[in-house]
Amino acid sequence: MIAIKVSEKSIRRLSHYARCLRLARIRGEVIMTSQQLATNCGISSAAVRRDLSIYGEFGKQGSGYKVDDLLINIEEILGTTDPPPVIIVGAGSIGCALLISGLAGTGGYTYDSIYDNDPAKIGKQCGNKQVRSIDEISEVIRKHKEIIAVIAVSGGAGQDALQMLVEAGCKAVLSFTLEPLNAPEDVEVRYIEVSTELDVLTHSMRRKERADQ
Amino acid sequence: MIAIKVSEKSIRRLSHYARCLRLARIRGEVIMTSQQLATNCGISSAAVRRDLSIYGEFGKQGSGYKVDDLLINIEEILGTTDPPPVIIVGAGSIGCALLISGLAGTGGYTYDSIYDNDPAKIGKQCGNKQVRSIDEISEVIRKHKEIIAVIAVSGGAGQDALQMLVEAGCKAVLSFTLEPLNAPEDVEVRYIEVSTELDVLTHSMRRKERADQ
DNA sequence: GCGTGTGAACCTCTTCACAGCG
DNA sequence: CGCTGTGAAGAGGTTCACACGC
Repeated sequence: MIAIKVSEKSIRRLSHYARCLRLARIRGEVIMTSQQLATNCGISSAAVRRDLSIYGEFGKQGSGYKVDDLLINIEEILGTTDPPPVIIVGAGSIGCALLISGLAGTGGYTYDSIYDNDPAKIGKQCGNKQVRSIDEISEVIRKHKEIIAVIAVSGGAGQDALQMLVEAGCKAVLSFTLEPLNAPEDVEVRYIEVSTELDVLTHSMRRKERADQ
Repeated sequence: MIAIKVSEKSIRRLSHYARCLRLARIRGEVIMTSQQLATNCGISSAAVRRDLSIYGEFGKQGSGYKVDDLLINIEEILGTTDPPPVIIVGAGSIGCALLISGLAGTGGYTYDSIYDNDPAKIGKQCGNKQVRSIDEISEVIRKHKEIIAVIAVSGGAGQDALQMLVEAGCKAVLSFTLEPLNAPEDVEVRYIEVSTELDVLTHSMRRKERADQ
């Protein structure tokens, strides 16, 4: 496959299509049209067709897309056919909650292990995993060719955690920290920012109120 | 103030500027330039100046922006000078973790209360709050003019939870559900999608590997 | 001189609308 | 006839580069 350059927004939508297709498969649906997919994801059918046509011609004119085939193709595009393992750095409330919750979705991601630097937490049980010492993290990262690390530490420890991960060779990080982290060019860091989402919601709510008057 | 139409991206950046300014204030800085703000947020100085100039002229040519004044102005724009209370629906691992963690940031958001429909959970302690019955939620929402609800329920219960919130008059929702929710036009629903973030990371990591060969 | 505020060029993404295939 | 795939038009956001004020 050729590595086509494409926008993050489009990738994000492909992820939504995949999720939607998995649900459709469970419901026993065999065919889906761009319109159905669009309605499910809250966008336009043209956008769906455009996203898919970038990578190939997966549909059949007059009928639509075969659920199974399209899902396989999208997973191939995303590279999630065989998803990388995920480790969690920080065994505080958020770290443990992620491990226990089903938030990683039905796409096949599994949590490999969870780490902390607090001796009081090491060895504790978190779901079906035992919290391991942060000192073991390099070894685990090196063992896997590819791995995603989730940073769920509190205070200002995010940058230190990232530093360790980078040195061990981790190339993909999802961070819950409030402050932006500095990483080398070849390491991708993404953020989940609850406080920014709250700000956006507040802004939109209050803007509407002003407009109503 | 006039309610100017502006992109979500810009609002999101304003939220980052605010966070950055709060940190600068703690460090005792009085003046910041667009360049400093930009470096801190990982964007260009032109973008910062553009974002700010939409709403007014907050800076001083030759020197920069006064930290205190700019922060006040941005909070005014976002509507976060006096942030609305936040309630959590779902006292599972994620719901409780949010309550305990400092993820709501330093912008003044506070969790009012947390709810569940599982009798086994009601009355339990979660941080310094006691889990309340979901039946009490309407009353609380009606009591506050504005409120943000975070949906952190598991399984397919998200749509039911949203239904209750909407009926009680809640206009802003942050959802951790995997499936998209149906809401009336005037209710804003935003999502935190861990599984999509993982997909984006996987895609980017595997794309780079392909390119390296 | 330094840094803001902004017209203008640029670029990217979205939407429209229709040709073409099943 | 229905739905995909796509050129073309449109909208929106970003970057450049410079005039202006401190």
